[in-house]
Amino acid sequence: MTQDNQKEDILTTDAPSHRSQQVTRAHNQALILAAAEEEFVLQSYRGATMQGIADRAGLPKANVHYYFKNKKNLYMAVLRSIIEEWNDGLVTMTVDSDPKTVIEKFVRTKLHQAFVNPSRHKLFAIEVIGGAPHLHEFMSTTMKDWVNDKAQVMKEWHKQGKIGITDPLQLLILIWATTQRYAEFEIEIVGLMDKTAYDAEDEARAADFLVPFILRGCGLE
Amino acid sequence: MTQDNQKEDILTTDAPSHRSQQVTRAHNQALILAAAEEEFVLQSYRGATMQGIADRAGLPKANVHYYFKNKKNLYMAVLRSIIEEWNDGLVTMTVDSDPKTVIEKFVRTKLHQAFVNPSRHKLFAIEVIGGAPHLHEFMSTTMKDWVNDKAQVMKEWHKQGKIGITDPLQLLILIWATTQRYAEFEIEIVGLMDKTAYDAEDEARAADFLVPFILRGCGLE
DNA sequence: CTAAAACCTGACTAATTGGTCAACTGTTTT
DNA sequence: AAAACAGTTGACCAATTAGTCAGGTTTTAG
Repeated sequence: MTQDNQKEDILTTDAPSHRSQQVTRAHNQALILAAAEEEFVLQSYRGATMQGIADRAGLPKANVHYYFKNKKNLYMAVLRSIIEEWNDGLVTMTVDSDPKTVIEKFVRTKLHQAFVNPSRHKLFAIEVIGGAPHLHEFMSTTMKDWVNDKAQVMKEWHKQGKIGITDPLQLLILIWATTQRYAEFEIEIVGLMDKTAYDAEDEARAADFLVPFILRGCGLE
Repeated sequence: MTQDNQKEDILTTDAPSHRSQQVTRAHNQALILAAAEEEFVLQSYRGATMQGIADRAGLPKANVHYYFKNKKNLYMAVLRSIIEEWNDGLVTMTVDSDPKTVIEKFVRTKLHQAFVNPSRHKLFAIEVIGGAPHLHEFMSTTMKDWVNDKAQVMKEWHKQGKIGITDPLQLLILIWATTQRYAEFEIEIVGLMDKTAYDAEDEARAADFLVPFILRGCGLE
């Protein structure tokens, strides 16, 4: 209705005397977002129902509509929170950085994100596979700029003989593919390991395999 | 209704005198399957509508129901055709094979499949990401047997010092991830390349990057 | 304390959509 | 030729579901 402008306040205001109402708002929105994330992954956009999301959040359906005008709005809000996290994974990578260190850090960070938050990666993947109808802007701006920046650095590394890769985009695709795979194909991988869920050591096992493999592939080490 | 038993006939019968009716059947079923594959990828299971599939196939909706009892039935038929193709990609891999040759062939085959039939890979991926509710049997039988078989061979290779990989499952995951990625994330990759679709050389470019990278990663070459 | 604002929710509506069916046309077989 | 069978289709129905809304309660500010 008319309270959309308060969202900012909640996130920025520091210490008002009382705020149980604002706390409630933030709390419920978070509840709904988390529930929506799960439902959208499991059922995909059209399959997820507002009722199902409401149930999962433990709220009546009309309350979900109170916080998020409509389904698309809610879906976009979930996507937005995923994109914000995507930006967190940025590794500072300059021409003077040590390739081996940077690449190892990058792979480990991405892999950790995949194991910690598989749902978000699954949702992002489903969106991209389905043609990324809601992510065109993000992919043609933020993401493209980021890729071009890193590609520039890697090309310079190659010129200086520091790395055996001539096509940086292909390398980025490979790193994303191999790390995110553990989140996206969780069910398949876990099944092939004769388990029902990842255990505490699986992330380390994947890292111990991936990091040296990729470094070797890059002609480092 | 009562004509389900004829499906086999169409596929196995060789040269009856006249068969315009059976040809029609095979033709329409193929039309519908192709249309369904596209719709299910773009809209996901729940989002795809029988009407949409019918439109894409150029047939009235009731006709789609005539050939495939219901939506789930049609979806399963599409999945079945994908699984059949999956089995085609089998590479003969024995203890006596040359690892380098086998792995290179495997990567190239999988990559080629990804570029030739991206829709199928997308659909398979969406199914797995969503928890593989319709693929449990396939994954716990056919696929698991295949993986165990290859893993056995690779472990033997490692014992004989032919390959620097101790965990075959991780390698298979990596190969699937890197090859199938070009199909699944087509939109993203194509966008980052400043194109709207892959061109004739993109498969070769990917192969030229991937094959040596993976062989190096395996400690071969 | 009171008025205004924010929040909550059961009950309803309109639109979509999977699936059915009966009547029809075309093909095959005897 | 004519019965039997296969294929086609518009019209319809029942179930699901996104979204609305009026009237309620709770919180907040003056």
